[in-house]
Amino acid sequence: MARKTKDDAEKTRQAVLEAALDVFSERGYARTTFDEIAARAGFTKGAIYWYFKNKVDLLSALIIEYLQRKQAEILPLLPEGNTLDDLLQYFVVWAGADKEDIRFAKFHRFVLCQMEWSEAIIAHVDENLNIIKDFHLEKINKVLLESSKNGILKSELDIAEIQHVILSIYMGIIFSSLSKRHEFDMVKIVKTGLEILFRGLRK
Amino acid sequence: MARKTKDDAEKTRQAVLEAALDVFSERGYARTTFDEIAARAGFTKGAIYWYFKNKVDLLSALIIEYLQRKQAEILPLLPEGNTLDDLLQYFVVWAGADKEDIRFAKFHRFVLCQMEWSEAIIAHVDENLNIIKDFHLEKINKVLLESSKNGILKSELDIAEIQHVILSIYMGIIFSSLSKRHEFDMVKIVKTGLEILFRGLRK
DNA sequence: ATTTACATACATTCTAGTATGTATTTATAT
DNA sequence: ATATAAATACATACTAGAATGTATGTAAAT
Repeated sequence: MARKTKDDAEKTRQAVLEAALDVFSERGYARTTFDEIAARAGFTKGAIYWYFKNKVDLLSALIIEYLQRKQAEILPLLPEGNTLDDLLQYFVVWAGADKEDIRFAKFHRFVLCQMEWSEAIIAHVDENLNIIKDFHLEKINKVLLESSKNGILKSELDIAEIQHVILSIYMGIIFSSLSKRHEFDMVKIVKTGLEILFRGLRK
Repeated sequence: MARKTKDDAEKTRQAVLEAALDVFSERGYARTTFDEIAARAGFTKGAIYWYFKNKVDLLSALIIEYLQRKQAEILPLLPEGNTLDDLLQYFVVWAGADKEDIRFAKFHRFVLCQMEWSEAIIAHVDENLNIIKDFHLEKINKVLLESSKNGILKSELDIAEIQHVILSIYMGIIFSSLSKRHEFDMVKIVKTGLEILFRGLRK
């Protein structure tokens, strides 16, 4: 009907984002309409266009919101050291985010399995999407370099290759689990998988 | 214009499927129109509706076509034994399919990254989609059981868990590579990754 | 003569985006 | 303190375009 206070307005924006995630993950991004999102949030289309320029802008905001929020939340839980054990713990914490935070898992699943990454969308969202992936790669590299320096790793290993292997095994487990075709405990499997892999890395 | 012979008709069907894959992977499934596919194939929309009931039916046919064709093509190349080395070779061969067959890689990338797996689509396509995944899982299980029987594996391992780890590492590498964010040689990485993992599995 | 393999034209639905209306806050001036 | 102006936070109504699916037409093959 009418205008609200600034606090209420921010609540509206959040309500739209949450409703968007719900409808997106039920219908997929492309088939979702603004009318549906608005109805779910308890508003009309006009409210969405007040906060977001268009559909891609809404999607972009959703991605930034969830990724940055989760990263800030998880940061203090991550181990600071750079041993292989620290790296294991690092990914166990991240996997825990998907296991314990249902909303984040929903978001993650949506981004991985229920979106069409067309060139157009990538162009709009790309810069914000690699936030966490680059973050992972940096950690992996630090750990591999330090471990290599300390003579812990088998000598014939190519660090550039191992880097892809480690990130891929983590991403693969998350992807497999979220795609829901074969459900299992991702934290457990991440732990088991990396333990075995790291055993093979050590001298 | 007019009718063709049966051979020509089958060529038309194939041309539509190939054009569909091209446009799907450029625009994404949802944004692709029948007019675009038809134009790309050198026909009009009427031709597509002659062979396929609707969009989902076309998608379904595309998936079945590519999965079954590739499976039949790869089957004779797969190792028959059930040792860990055989399993390594098994996934190297499969990874090679994506590396060497550009069309199949395009298809695989489309299915993994450029489709919205909404409930509606899953319902239509699901039965045909797990063909290869179940095939992988069967092979993994055979190998793990035989290796376990022969006392090759470390005793504390849970085979049900390892199964997910192995499939996930393979899928993760393929997914990471096809998503094109960090390009690398998937065959090499699959080989390296599984070698290290299997080293950690053995006594 | 009939079916096949399409082309063409059309109708209908759906939806993004826009334009406008309006009640309430907030800012400003008195 | 009050009146007024302006900006805010939406709702409502509408438009324009696109895309699916259908209905019909038609030339060649069988």
